[in-house]
Amino acid sequence: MGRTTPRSDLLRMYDDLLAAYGPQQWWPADTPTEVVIGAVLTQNTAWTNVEKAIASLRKAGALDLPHIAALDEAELAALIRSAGTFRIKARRLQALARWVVDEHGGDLTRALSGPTAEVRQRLLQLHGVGPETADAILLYAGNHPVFVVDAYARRVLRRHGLLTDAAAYDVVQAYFEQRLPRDAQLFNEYHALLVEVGKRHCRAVARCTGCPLAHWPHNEANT
DNA sequence: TGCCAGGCCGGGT
DNA sequence: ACCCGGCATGGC
Repeated sequence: MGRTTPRSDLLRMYDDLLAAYGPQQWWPADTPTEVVIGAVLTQNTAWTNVEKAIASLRKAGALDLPHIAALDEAELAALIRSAGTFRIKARRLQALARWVVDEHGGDLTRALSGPTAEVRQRLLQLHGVGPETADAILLYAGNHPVFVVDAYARRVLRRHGLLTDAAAYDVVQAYFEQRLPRDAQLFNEYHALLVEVGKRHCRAVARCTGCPLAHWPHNEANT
C-alpha cells in the first residue's frame, strides 16, 4: 500500500542512457521520405555510407519516392553506389517507392496510416522490407509505437544478460514492448540511445571504460 | 589489410 | 523451422 511501482530494469537502463547522452532526436533524416530511403540503404551498412548515397540522390534531384519509382533501375543503383549492395538496394527502394506511388498516389503519410499491425503486415510483404526495416519506417516515418530491434539492441541486451542467446526478432521486440509503456517517443529515444551506447562501447572490440551501463551486470562471454 | 557495418532474400536441409 | 551464402562500398 502506498508504494510506487518500481521502474523496470529496462526503464532504469533508459534513465542511465538518457542521463549520459541526452535526447537523441532520431532518426537522422529530415523528412519521412528520407527515413524510408535511409531505412533500406542502411541494411547491413554503416550510416556514413548511407549519408553519401542520400547526398547523391539529393544532388540528382531524386530524393523522393515518385522519382525513385520512375528511375531506371541501373541509374538508381549508380546513384546509391556508396551505400553498398547497391543493385539489391535499388530493387528494394523501387519496390517500396512503387508501393507508395501505385497504391497511395505517392502520399507516404497516407501509405503509413491505419492500424499499426495492418501497415506492418503490408510493409513486410514488400520485397526487401524485413522486420527491422518495417519497424524503423513505422516508428520514424509513421510515428507508430513499435520498438525497433537492431544489432545494437541485441548486443547491448545480450552483453548485460537481459537476453540470453540469439533470440528471434519478434522475441526481442516483445521483450521491450511488454516492459515499456507503449509510447512512440519513448521507443524512438530508446532505440537511438541503444545505438549510441552500442557504437561507443559494444562494438567488436568492447570499450567498457566510461560506459553508462558499466554498473549493470556484465556478461563477459557475449560481446 | 582484412574485417565489419543500424538486413534481407533465396535456396537448401 | 532453421542455416547459409551472397550482396558491396568505405572506414578503421
